[in-house]
Amino acid sequence: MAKAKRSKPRNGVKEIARRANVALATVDRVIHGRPGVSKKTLEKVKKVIEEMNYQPNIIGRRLASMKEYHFAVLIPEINEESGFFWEGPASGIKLASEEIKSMGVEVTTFFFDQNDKNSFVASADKILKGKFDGILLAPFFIEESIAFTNTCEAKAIPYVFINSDIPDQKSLSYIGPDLYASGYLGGQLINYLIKPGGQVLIVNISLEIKNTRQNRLLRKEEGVRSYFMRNKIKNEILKIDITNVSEKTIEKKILEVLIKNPRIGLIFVTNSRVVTVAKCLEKNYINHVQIIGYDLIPSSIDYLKNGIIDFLICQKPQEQGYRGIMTLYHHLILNLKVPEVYHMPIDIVTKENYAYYKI
Amino acid sequence: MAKAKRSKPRNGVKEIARRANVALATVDRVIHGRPGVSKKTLEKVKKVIEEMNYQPNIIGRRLASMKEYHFAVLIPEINEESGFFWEGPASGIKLASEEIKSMGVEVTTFFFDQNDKNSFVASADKILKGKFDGILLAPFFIEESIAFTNTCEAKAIPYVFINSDIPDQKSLSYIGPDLYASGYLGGQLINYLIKPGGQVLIVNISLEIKNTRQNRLLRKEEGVRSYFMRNKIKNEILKIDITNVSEKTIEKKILEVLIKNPRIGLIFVTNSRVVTVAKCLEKNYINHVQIIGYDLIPSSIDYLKNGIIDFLICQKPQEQGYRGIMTLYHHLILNLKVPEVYHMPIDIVTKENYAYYKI
DNA sequence: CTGAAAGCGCTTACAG
DNA sequence: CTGAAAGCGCTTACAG
Repeated sequence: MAKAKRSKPRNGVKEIARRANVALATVDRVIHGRPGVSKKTLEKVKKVIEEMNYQPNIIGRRLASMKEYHFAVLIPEINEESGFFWEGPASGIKLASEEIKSMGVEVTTFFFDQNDKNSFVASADKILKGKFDGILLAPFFIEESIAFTNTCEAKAIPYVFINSDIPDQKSLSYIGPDLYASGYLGGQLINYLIKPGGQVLIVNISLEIKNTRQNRLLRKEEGVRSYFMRNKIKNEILKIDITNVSEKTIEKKILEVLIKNPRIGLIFVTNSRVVTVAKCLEKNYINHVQIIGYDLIPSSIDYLKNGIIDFLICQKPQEQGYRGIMTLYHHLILNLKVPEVYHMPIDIVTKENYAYYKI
Repeated sequence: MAKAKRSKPRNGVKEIARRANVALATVDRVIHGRPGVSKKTLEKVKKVIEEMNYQPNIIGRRLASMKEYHFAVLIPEINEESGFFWEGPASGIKLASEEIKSMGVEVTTFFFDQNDKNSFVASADKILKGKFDGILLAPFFIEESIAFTNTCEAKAIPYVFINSDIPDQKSLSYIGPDLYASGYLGGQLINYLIKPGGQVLIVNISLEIKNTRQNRLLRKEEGVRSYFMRNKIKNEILKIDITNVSEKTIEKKILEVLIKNPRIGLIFVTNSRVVTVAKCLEKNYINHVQIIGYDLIPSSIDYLKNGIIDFLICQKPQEQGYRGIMTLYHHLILNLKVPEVYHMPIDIVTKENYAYYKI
């Protein structure tokens, strides 16, 4: 016969049941706020729980509950269009998924086309039908995102914003850049490079550049301008918005401006399209103009290497994904507190440190 | 009467036992390589395990085994001496500890005095007596560290190096900077700032500056020099080693050099003592000399803010600690693969992004 | 060398 | 509204 004796810690549900003089099932009901408990019993059990400062054992809970947690991810497709930027978050998401798989969490990723609101809505609908326990999303289209997250709220499904925020929504957390601050840092870097009298050209390239507070590119531009203003930098700032993203158009527009303004000494591109600008300068043998841009993506490395791009400002795309998933995990499974806003560090990547840049 | 029915996945130890026609205890013995199994049974069970591609359920394992995991950490004391640098790793260690506490891991930190080998040995001895399952250490004193880790190996206790490496030891992992590369990046930054004809002063400040391959400061200096060499930078490099760390001595030495060499336009300090150098320049109203140094510590922020220090090179001290603990956790509890070497990113911190710098 | 049974802390399906 | 019992997947202490 077996006699398994162990020192019993006596501070689990069993002890609660004993002290409150109720059954385990009742304790469980109270802990999870499930119905079917009389007011009187409820009070009694609650009191004991408080007295004991009971902390549930996550392991026991996970083992007993066959419940699997399902997280949904809604991010843009990974393609040339976005310079493969979303490869970063996606890989971080994968990393986190593997780490928490043994805790019974399964992560499903849904994609949408950055140029197609309908694809966003379609994927969002799929998620709503899929009965997920938590959602991580890049709220690319504001209105559609709000509609989606409102539904999530109604269904009490927590969601985390990644890469861009909608401040008024009740997201569990926002994880991503402070765009304005990154532009401000850009201003400082420009100031290190630009020569007295040189002009700075800010280039925004995107299919749609509406002047709203939500516009990512304009927020960065604003940051640059603020830096110049506050530090009384004398170099003149020119700017150009390009809403046709074909390489040809970009090249034409850039060359036009450069020819008209020969004193331009530095180009600041507010997103990963900096690669196209770099390509254009290289192709046309323009090497008196320095470049600062955004995002370390495969195609930008070459231009960093050969010195055509001096600085890239990066915001840890991989870590954004990793942290996004872990935030849901911490909240839903571990019951840990999660920060409402987590601004990524604003990293400066150069020829000499890009190889060490990760997560 | 209760009838709990659930779909049974049938791929756990129970199924192994069934297929191999042995008891659960025997399966357990085989899985953990414990003695007391006949060769024949061993083979049989092993075969079944392989056939099933059995993956142990970590949750079940953790719940059943009362075993708590104990990790020991051996790092320098957090004090003014080291500019509170070790606050970073310590806070990362704390963060990780909280995250894995629910998995039954307890982390105990031991400190040593950076100026006292004996204190290192004393703490190391304590750890050996403490029966720990995994160790995270900063191998500050080479010989003593080797002696310690050799003992660990003999006892089959895995250990992870943090912040500095001893490449020949069989550590589970090294997590920390590539010092040479950080110096190389320093070279690039210097090149952005220094004016033609200006001299660069490299300053190493440490109680002991022995010219060995292990010397952290000299490795960084080497990096800077390589950058200058390979990129044919013409600015002259001067250097000075200061082995007395009192503020007074540092100030005296720095002023001496600056007076003798009025063309020095930039000082590169190879560690967090950059703060003392900055203080010295500020006090003596020297503002034609730019400064690049290492480590974002509380005292350096002011000098970043007021523009006396231009760049700080940082290597994510907090993340080093976090990752160090998680590496042991992944290896010992989750059975995940861990990288042998994890070089931290080499971050550039300025006035405009320090506030976003973390982990 | 081997196995039957109890138990880890919790949840769940069922009976009342 | 409440409770007794089985079970999650594994480990352990004991008997043989």
